[in-house]
Order: sequence, then structure tokens, then C-alpha cells
Amino acid sequence: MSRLTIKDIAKMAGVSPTVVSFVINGKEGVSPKTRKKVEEIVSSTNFIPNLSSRRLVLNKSFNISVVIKSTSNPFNDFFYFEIIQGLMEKNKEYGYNIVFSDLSDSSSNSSFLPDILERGDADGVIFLQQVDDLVLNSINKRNIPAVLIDSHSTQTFPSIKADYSIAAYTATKHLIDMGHNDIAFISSNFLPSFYSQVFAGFSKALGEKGGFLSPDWMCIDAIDGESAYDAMTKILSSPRRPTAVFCATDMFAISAMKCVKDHGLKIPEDVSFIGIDDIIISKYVEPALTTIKIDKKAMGTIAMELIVNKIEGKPAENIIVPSDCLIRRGSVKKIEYI
Amino acid sequence: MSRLTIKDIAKMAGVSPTVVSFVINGKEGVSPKTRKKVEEIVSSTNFIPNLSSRRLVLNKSFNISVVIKSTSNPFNDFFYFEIIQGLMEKNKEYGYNIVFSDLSDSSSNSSFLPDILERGDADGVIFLQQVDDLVLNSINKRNIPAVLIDSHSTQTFPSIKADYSIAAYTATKHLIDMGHNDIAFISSNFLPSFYSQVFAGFSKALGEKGGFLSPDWMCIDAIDGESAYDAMTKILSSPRRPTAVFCATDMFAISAMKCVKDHGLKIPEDVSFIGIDDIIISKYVEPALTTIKIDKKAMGTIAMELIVNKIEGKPAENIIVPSDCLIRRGSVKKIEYI
DNA sequence: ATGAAAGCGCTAACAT
DNA sequence: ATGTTAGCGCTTTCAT
Repeated sequence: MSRLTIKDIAKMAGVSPTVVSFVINGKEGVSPKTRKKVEEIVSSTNFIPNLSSRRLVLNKSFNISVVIKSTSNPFNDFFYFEIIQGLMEKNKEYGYNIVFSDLSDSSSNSSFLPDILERGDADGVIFLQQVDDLVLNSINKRNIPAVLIDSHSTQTFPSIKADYSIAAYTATKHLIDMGHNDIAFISSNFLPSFYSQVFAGFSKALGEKGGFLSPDWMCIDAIDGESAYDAMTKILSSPRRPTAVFCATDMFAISAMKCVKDHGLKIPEDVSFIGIDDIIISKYVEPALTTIKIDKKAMGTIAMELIVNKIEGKPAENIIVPSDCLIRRGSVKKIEYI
Repeated sequence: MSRLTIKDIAKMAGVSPTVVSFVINGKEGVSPKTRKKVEEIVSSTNFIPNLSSRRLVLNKSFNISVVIKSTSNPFNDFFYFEIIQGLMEKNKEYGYNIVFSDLSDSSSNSSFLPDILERGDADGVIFLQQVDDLVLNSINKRNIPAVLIDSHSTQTFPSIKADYSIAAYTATKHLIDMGHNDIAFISSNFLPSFYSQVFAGFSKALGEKGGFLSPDWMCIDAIDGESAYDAMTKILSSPRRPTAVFCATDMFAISAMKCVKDHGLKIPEDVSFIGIDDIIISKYVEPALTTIKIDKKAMGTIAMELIVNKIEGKPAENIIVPSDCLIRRGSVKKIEYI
């Protein structure tokens, strides 16, 4: 027994397929009486119109592509997963198919895009985190509606970002409020826009307090857990030890904390730590990491709204999610001056 | 400028659409000469046939649905993500669209299935972790090819599982080999098949050594981090303290370790811990958790193979992934008898 | 080996 | 308000 078609329903209702189509799509121009009859038959037979034929005739795939860039870094996965939850939740309102691709997809063929985009099988695409400009150029050329999440690209796509300057300011300010003056700095400068935001926020907070930057304590080339660990080793080997360390990401903080513990020092008694992101794991490290929450689920939710707007031809502005939410846990000690 | 169609290519090559279709799909019955001509035009124009029309005529969606059950438990997410990576990686060979749905999808309508399955828009479905029998019954009724990952369902779908009996045995054996005799047990009995496997492996290892189970140290109703914490509290309040704790999941272990630390005890000096799963976070807790690795990426890879086999009508057996891989880290102390 | 033509299930213009 | 009909872009049967 194969599935019912719109023709079957039409026959059963004694009307034409057009009428059934109108009823299904909630269009005007059907008398209340026939509408009701058709609706009854549709619901009693559990009829669902074949999506493939709609795709063909409407020239719409009902797919939204979500592309993530595969890295070997498991921390990114945490970041992704929360965004994805937001995406899926919001999509329940829209009913698209959320199709995942890994950007390394494309390494196989000559193009830069995942297969689904290459074959024009997505109505829109959402990019998670950093994307190459090459990829974005391809998207532009093909005129595929796109939005960027937490990207630091210079391209002009609607994007949803955090304000890392505010986040860094809030974090540093907290350290200062807790009595810290001697604050080390660990960041990546791999993404210039990210770095400049973070540094701006950090130095603004420090400047307000009349504090200063100690070159021995400035590490700007961390890139992953390991290099953050190394950075911390270097900081600890400097003549004076900072009372607190500001880290541009929780991932850096967690690795640097490990370094401090390996040196036999106590957190937060000997050194305090603060991060940015509030990745899931931060709650579970010892001590739990004080950090600035970047609301990744909200990023997903908003991204979904933006892409649907774009697909429907409505305007879609850039959005910046609140980035000043301090999550106080156990990694920052209050210094009492007596 | 709209996209090229097979007709355009046919015209350019001076042949009929049929021939182009044959060439694209690698079918016999085209002279080498025309085949070559068509191939050249196809590749020079970057022609990719419209997937929607193939979907319609072939009655195939080219979608594989991956359904995850949304829980509030972030640990599950780690588990998912590794599986998903395996799925996506393997899918590069097949080229399906991997479409994600959250099972709570269905709460909106009267059915139990995600929309994509309800409307017959997936060629197959992969279920991650536990699924209700109600859902599986619906799948059966609709004759949708399905495979189960790490499910403890009694239904007869091809499934890819870990052997938690072997895992528990390996873990407990390691504790014993490290000199432990007094071993506490924390597990969930929520999924009977999971529980019986775990208990069987645990007691087998203990029995071989002539050890015994202390009722005070048996907790079988942990269900999440919190309850595992509580279970550990109870164990610590018993007259004698175990030297080691076996935990059926890393998540239980991590929470129970927190409890032990909160009691001012040291791990592994005072109490040793072992878990099962090797979730990402286990590497980062303090001390890093010794555990049994369940290869989740492999589970994803294999699941992809199985579902494609099923879709193509080939046989698809059950697969059990190796479950005896001990990952030694810092949470188990060797007891020296002097 | 190649081409003509029907048809997959729907939508939407166009009649009535 | 309702029906007829022509496609959407492919695959596939059937002629040639």
C-alpha cells in the first residue's frame, strides 16, 4: 500500500486536487463547507502531502544547512552542541530539516563547499564559528542566504556575535573588585578581531583602576590547551607571581589551572582564575571556574530566526548577545587588605 | 540566471535527455564517443542534477534522520557529539543529508515521531541512546529502516552496542589488580539490560578474586550526577570506607569524586575511582579519571554503514563494539601490601 | 545506441 | 467557488 496523494483525497472528497491543495495550504477561495469536508478527510486519513513534489514545484528544499568546521579540539564541540540545541529548538516553529555538514567535507572535491550547498539543496546556511573567506565568497557567488555565528569574519553577512570586549571588561573588573592588582593575561591573537576586543576590554578595566600591564604576564599567542599550559609555565617562572590570571577562553583557563596545580600551587588561594565562555566543562573542573557566560543556546535560537528571515526575504540585522553575565564559582579569591 | 537542467546539457551535447541521464548515472548503453562528449559538457558547466526531481521520481529522500532525545543532562551531549562525528565522517562516502531531530519534537503533535519521519521524508533513521518502545513501534508500522545506537531496547532492530558486562568486568578487574578488595558499586538500574550487564561484569571480577559485596557499598539507583553524589555520601557514612569505587558511568564517577573531595578526602590516596565511557570531560577532572573507553565515534561510523545497508536491502547484523579498553589515568592508586 | 514520451505528486495559472 | 491543465526536472519504458 503506497501513500495517499492529493488526487486520492480529492476523489474521496469529490472535489478537484486544486481545492485540496488550497485547503492544505490554508488559502482563500474555498467555501467553508467544502473546506470542512476536505479537512475532515485529510485528518481522518492522516494525509501529509509529499514533500519531494513540493520541493520540485516550489523550487525549495526545505533544508537548512548547518556547517561546522571539524577540528581536533573537543572544547569546540561543547560550544557547538549548545548552539545546535538552540537551533533545533527554534526550528520546531519552522519545520525545516536541519542538515549537518562538516566543512572538511569539501576537501574531497575541488570546491570549498559541503555537498549539500554545492548541489543547491539548502534554502539557507548557518556557519558555526570561524569560516574561511574562500567559503564565504563561494556562498556569495551562489546567492545562498547565510548567517554567521560567533564568526570574526570581515564579510558582510548577518551574524550573531558575542561582544568579547564587554566580556573581557566584565571579567577583569571582577578580578579588580575582588582586590586583585597583579593580573596576568592569556589570550590568542589568532583571530585579530577577537584579540583586539579581548585586549580592549581587559586594558580598559585595568586602566580604570590605574593598574598596569606587566610584560612578563602577557601571553597573546595561546592557541589551544597545550599552549595555554605553556604560557602559564612561563608566567609562573617570572620573578613575581600574579595573584590572578585572566584567560580569554575557559579552555585556556582550564589548561592554565592545570599547570598551576602541577606546580603545587592552590587555586584560588595562591592564584585566582577567570575565563570567558562558560563551556559546560567549566562547572566540573576543580575548583569550578568563575567565568563570563556567552549564551550559546541563545545564539542558536537567534541564528535560526535570522536565517528564516533571510530566506523569506525579510531584513536580518546583526545581533550581539549579552556578554556581561558573570558566573561566580570557586576560582577567584577575594583579597582582603588589612 | 536559473540553474542548468538536463535538457540544457542535452541540447548542448546534441543528444537527448535520456542519454545525459544515462551518462550521469553511469549506465550502460551509451557509445564511448557520446559519453565522453556529454561528460565534458557536464564537467565544464559544473552541472549537478536537481536533487528534488530525483527525489520525486525515485521516491527517495536522500535524507537520513538522526534522532536524539533531548535531556537536561549535558553529559549525554558529549556522548552524542562523538557519535555524530563518526556518522558524518562515514557519510562522506554516501552523500546522504544527515538531518537531526530532537525527540521532543513530537510532543507538539499527536504522534511519537519527529516531523521528518512522520512525513516520510527520510530513507532511514538512526536513534541515539535510549528510545521508547512506542516510538519504535511507530517506526515498525511505517516500515522505515532503522538502527539503534547504544540502546537497551528489546526490539529487534539492527543495533550497535557496547558490552557493558565486559566493560564492568575490565574495570573491576583493574581495581582488583591494583590491590583493591573493598570496592563500592554505583550504578543505575533504570535500564534493566544495562544494569544486569554491569552487575554481571562487576560481580564476576569480584567473584574470581573471592571478594564479596558489602550491602552498605551497593548503590543501584543512581540516575544522574546528583543522585550519584548522594549515593557516595551514603557510602562514606557506612562504618567502613571502601578503598575504591566502581561507577557504571563516568558521569557517576565524576560526581561521586566531587562528593569525596567535599568530605576532605584525597583521590586516589584515600579512595580510588574507576568509571565506564571515557567521556571527553573525564580527562579534565582532577585527578583525571581512569575509565573504560566506549568508542563512540566507531559507533557512529558503524551505524552509518548499517543504516545504508538496511536502506539498500542488504542484511544488517547487530554489532558490539570492543568494550575492554582500559584508559589508565590518575584516579586509581596501587595498594602495596607489605 | 539513441530518442520520444509518460509520469512521479504537487502548485498555480487560467478557465468556467 | 471550483475544475482543467500545464509544468517543475528528472528517470525509465518503449520505440526506433
